[in-house]
Amino acid sequence: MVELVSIDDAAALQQRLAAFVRAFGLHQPDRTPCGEPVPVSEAYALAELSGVDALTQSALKDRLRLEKSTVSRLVTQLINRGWVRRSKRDGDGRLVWLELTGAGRRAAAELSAARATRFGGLLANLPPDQRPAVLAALESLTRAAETSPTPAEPA
Amino acid sequence: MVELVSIDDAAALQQRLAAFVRAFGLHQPDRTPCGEPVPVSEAYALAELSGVDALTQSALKDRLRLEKSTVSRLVTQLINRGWVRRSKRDGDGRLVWLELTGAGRRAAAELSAARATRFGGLLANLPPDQRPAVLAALESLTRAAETSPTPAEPA
DNA sequence: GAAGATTGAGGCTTCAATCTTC
DNA sequence: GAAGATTGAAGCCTCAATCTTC
Repeated sequence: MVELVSIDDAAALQQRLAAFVRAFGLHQPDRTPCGEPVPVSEAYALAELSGVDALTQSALKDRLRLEKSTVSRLVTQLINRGWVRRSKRDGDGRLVWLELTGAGRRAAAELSAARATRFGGLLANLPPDQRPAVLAALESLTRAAETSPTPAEPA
Repeated sequence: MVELVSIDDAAALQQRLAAFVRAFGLHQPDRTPCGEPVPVSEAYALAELSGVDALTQSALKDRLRLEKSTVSRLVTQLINRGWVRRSKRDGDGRLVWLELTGAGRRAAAELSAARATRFGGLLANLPPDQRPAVLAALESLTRAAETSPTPAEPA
């Protein structure tokens, strides 16, 4: 019986992934890797909201892959910053609808610019001929991660 | 004036990176993506300690890229689990030396196996011809991240 | 009863202040 | 005074329990 994937390859993947996460500062969620004084998830939420007209809080939770309780508090923060509006609409009365305010749209644009700078700097340090491969690799990894979910509950 | 890297590429990198982080569950540090009931950093610390004879707490902090206060509490946890021993040695009396216990070595081996399974599953879902590219891409990204550090302190 | 949302408790991380040792 | 380590306060995230609406 031959292994499809060698142990060494798996270890190498794990090692490189851990190294990148730490090197890029992804293990500290309360600061954007871009240096902006905004938590990662808040910036991500703004990006999601700026792409659409409005979103249900539940829909935002799915996009961010966070717990509904986390999203609830996250949205409260965004409202306190004046970036998001919460509202009810006709129809299902359980749903909470979210919209960017004018200030929210401006903040989203600024964060987007900061992101572009940060990630542009990252890309600039990459050999140009490797850039498409890096993008493709990340996409493949995401698809692979979605296909093979967390292993299982312990018996 | 021509941009070396297009805004779109930067945005694409950002988007793919965020997608992968969320899809793989890297935004929740208190559970290993492998499903083991061990925080990510504890597993990482065990892996680092199993590779050497002994390590200073400060050296471990550098390898994990965590704050010294975090490492202090992290090590206390590992000691409570019976996996690590803290000790003083002749010479610099400020240094705290860390060593794996027998149980710690066994735990490290088990976690390593679980990691191999998890990441092997990830790799198995990747087109075989893409696997070397993915590994190389992660390595390039890490080097790039280390070369272009966080943008700056705000004025 | 189920789904959406909120509130409370606990864990991981950072920053700041303090203590010890060089 | 500086470097290593610990302790205290605050933020982000999950899990569990609760409330509202379907």
